[in-house]
Formats: sequence, C-alpha cells, structure tokens
Amino acid sequence: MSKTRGESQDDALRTRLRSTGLKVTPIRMDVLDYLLTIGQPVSHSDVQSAFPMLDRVTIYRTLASFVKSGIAHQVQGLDGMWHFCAHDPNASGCPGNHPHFLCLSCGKMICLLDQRMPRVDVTGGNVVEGKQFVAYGFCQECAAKRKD
Amino acid sequence: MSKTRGESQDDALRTRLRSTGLKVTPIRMDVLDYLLTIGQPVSHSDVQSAFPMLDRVTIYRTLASFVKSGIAHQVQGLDGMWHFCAHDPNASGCPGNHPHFLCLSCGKMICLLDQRMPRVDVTGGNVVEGKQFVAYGFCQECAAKRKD
DNA sequence: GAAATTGCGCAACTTGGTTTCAGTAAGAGG
DNA sequence: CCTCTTACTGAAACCAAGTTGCGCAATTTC
Repeated sequence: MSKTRGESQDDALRTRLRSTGLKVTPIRMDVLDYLLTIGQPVSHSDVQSAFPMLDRVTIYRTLASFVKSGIAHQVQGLDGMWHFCAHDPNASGCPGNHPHFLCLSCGKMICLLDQRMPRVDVTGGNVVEGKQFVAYGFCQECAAKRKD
Repeated sequence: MSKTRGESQDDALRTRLRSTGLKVTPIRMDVLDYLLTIGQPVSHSDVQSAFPMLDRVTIYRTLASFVKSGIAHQVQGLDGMWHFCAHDPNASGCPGNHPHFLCLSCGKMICLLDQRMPRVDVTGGNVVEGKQFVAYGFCQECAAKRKD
C-alpha cells in the first residue's frame, strides 16, 4: 500500500503487531502507522477519510483487533463515537486510564496524559470497573476561529 | 392519558412546564412525571418502553424540549446513548454537574449527587466548556447476579 | 370562539456499528 | 518452495439511534 514509510519503521510496526499475536497485513500496518502518527484518539470516520479505499467493516474490525490485543485503547466522545488511540508501549499513562479533551467544534480529541484519573466514591454495593472523564469545549484553533 | 396522578401532582407538573415557557400537553405531563418518578437518568428507549404508544420522534422532541428549557439534563453513557434526568428545581447538584455511574450489564445510570465534579487542567489554549465523568461497572443487583 | 403558534404522528433519511458469507492472503509445516 | 489451515478482507444486508420535512391536531392568546 503506502510506500511512504522507511524499512526500519515497517519493521517496528511488524514487530509490534506480531508481538500481540495479530497477523501482519498491509492494512494493519497502515492503520497502526496512522494511529501512531496522529498520537491522539481518532474516530472511525477519521480513519476512513485517511484510507478511503478501505471497506468500512474492515476498519471497524482492524480497530477492534487493536483494542482487543492491547495495541490501542478506545474512548467515547460526547458525539457518541468511539475514538481510538494507539500508544507507544513505553508511554506513561496511555493504556487509556487518563482524562480526555474533546473539541465540540471540530471533534478532535486530546489525551490529557499528564492528568490523573480522579477517584470517585460509589456507594450502595455498586462495583466500579473503570471510569471515563471527558472535558469538552473548544480546541485552540477552533477557539481562535470563534473569536473572529 | 394516564389517570394515576392526583390533582395536586398534576398542578405541580403544569406549573413546572408553564414556568419554563413550554406548552402544557398530556404527553409532556406524563413524560415529566415519569422522569421525576425515576429520578435517575433514563435513555430514550426507557421512555419508549414506558410509553409504547408514543411516537419515537415525539419522545425525542419532548426530551429535547426539556433539556432546552432546563427541566432536565442529559448525560451520555458508554453505550453512546443519551440519558435524561429531570430534577427538582430545589435539588442540590442536579443541573447535571456531577459524576454518574453506569451499569454495564443492565444499562442503568445513577446520579452521584454527593460527589463533586473533579477539576482538570487543560493546557495549550484549549477552552473547557464543561466536563463529563462516568464511572462504569455493575450495579448492586447485577453484581449480585454475576456472583451466582 | 377564531387565529396564530406550537406540538404531534408519520414517513423517509442519515449515520455509526454489527452480522453473515464467500473469497483471499498470512504463516506454520513439510 | 508448496500447501494447508487459519485468519483477514470486502460486499451486502441489516439494526438501532437520531434527525428532517410535512400535514394535521392541539394549545394559547386575543
């Protein structure tokens, strides 16, 4: 597919996929490369825009396989859509356990890696498995545009 | 429609609706009564189940009118669906600015009214308009069922 | 009680996401 | 290098959440 990557980058991607038990395919290479390059949670439609030739279902399945194998995590925005983020295995807080910021205007999501997930006291026998914290508003670019 | 409410309750609902500028209709009375009775965020489909004779679109619009007029607030669950909660105008934290708990098994949502919304530092010129905090897991009933 | 306004039901449409199934490519073993 | 098993991929159909447009009916206001 895309020939814009170098040999060493290809090797890194290949190794990363293989280490999780996933088969190495050109599509997975490309999508993983895309996720890592963006570095922020992207929606399915973002991926679709980046790879218009790919089937919708294939993208869904590719992203799902990443999440299942632990290569990526998913967060949901206020728009109701899942956003996927691949993370360097050595990165600090990126198994997904951190707050996110969502731009209401352009839909861009940003991982707030430096922020701790706040704790919460849930009473009455309810068991907490995890939590999701999304701050929303306007990103730098969109905030600037709205001032005009 | 339903004749299960008393006259005084009807009056309270009527006053509440009229005070926000909304027209008083039987449907709005019923749905508002339902929301207030449940007291926790419910999804559109919950309302639909409670009032099967109502048109889907009417329910969407009714709920939207409540949110717009401030009678209710909406939160999104991890299931991607909006949950609506009407609140007593005198209640403490219920304009929606509090964390929520979502049961992954039965989909029930619970307002954590006693918890403060955690603050978050968003850097880089991004403007925060609001935030949403959802803890998820299993509610008391579902947690008990899973132990079996 | 009539006019202007708003709410309601219906149908059609959009979009995110899933399922099924047949064909094809990846990787293990010879 | 070949082939066999396994899995990935693409196409079509499907489902559910949510929205839009329009004619009709109900509520308010005068």
